[in-house]
Amino acid sequence: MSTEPLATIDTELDEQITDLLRRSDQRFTKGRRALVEALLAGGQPMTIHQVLETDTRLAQSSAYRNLVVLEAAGVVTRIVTNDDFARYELAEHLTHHHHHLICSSCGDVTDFALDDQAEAGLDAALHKIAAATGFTVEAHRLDLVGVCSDCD
Amino acid sequence: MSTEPLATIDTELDEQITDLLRRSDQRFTKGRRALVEALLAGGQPMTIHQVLETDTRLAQSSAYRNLVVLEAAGVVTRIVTNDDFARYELAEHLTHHHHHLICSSCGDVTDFALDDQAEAGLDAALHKIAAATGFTVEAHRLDLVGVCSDCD
DNA sequence: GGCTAGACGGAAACGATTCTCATTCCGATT
DNA sequence: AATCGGAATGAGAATCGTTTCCGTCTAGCC
Repeated sequence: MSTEPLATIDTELDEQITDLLRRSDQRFTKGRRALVEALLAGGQPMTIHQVLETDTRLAQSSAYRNLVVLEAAGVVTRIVTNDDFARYELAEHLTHHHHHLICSSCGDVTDFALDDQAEAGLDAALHKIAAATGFTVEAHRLDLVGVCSDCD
Repeated sequence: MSTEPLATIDTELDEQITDLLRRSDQRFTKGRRALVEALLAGGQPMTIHQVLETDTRLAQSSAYRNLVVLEAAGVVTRIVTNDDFARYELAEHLTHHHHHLICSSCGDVTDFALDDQAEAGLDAALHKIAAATGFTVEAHRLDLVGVCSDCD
């Protein structure tokens, strides 16, 4: 497998991922590396189909399985929208905290970030809620649903 | 069908729904009324299975079909989480703007609202983003993912 | 009463995801 | 470098929530 990587995983990222996987007793194999490279090259949340198209050497069953492994290890995040396909992207702590623009017409997902002030305000409000409800917060998800400029 | 409604749809709500449906050339039939009653009685987002259990007179195929109709008409909203079941609840404009606490352990979804100030701040920030990206915003979705007090 | 378009319900079809299992790969050990 | 053990892989089959089909029934209308 693997001849021409679509995107290069630099040493630091490589070590982070290897480490994350090791914590779940998993190895950073070639197939998993190819998945991460595809996601890195994609630059935005991708469906399994998109990933498989990007790198035809990947077997569908392995892609599904390994994305589950990578998600469990905290390397990638699974995003569910309203269309029928799950999407994956690199986890936030390997990139940066962000949110999603979801196109209700074509299903495409792109990333965006709030400015620091808005994010801080949001965070404070959410902590209040969490405290009031006895809910242990792991993450917050903020999506904008609308129509992207392509579909408009 | 329909003998003992689980929850009563007051006149105002009834008219609103009838009107929404009429705009998509659909009628507010007994089966659809039963669905809305079940959702109303549930008081929180429900899976199809929960809806069907609530009212055993409902046929599965009709429930799925009618929920699609009701969603297209803007009467209900479909919520997709990370577990395997889609959930439905009454649309925001028939209730009030709110967000979701999603339990990553049991999949349960409950509603919460931000205080007005936080919501306004969020809204302002999102409008900025939308303007900058050429994205036409239809709605925003804010979910808190974590562990509910039952699962803790 | 009949007529017609739409709604209904049971069952079959669909499709994204998961499972199975035989095979291959990887790393450690002699 | 040969071997062994356990994990990873890939092709296809199985799963299961959801959707669609299709014959039947209803509601509304003349």
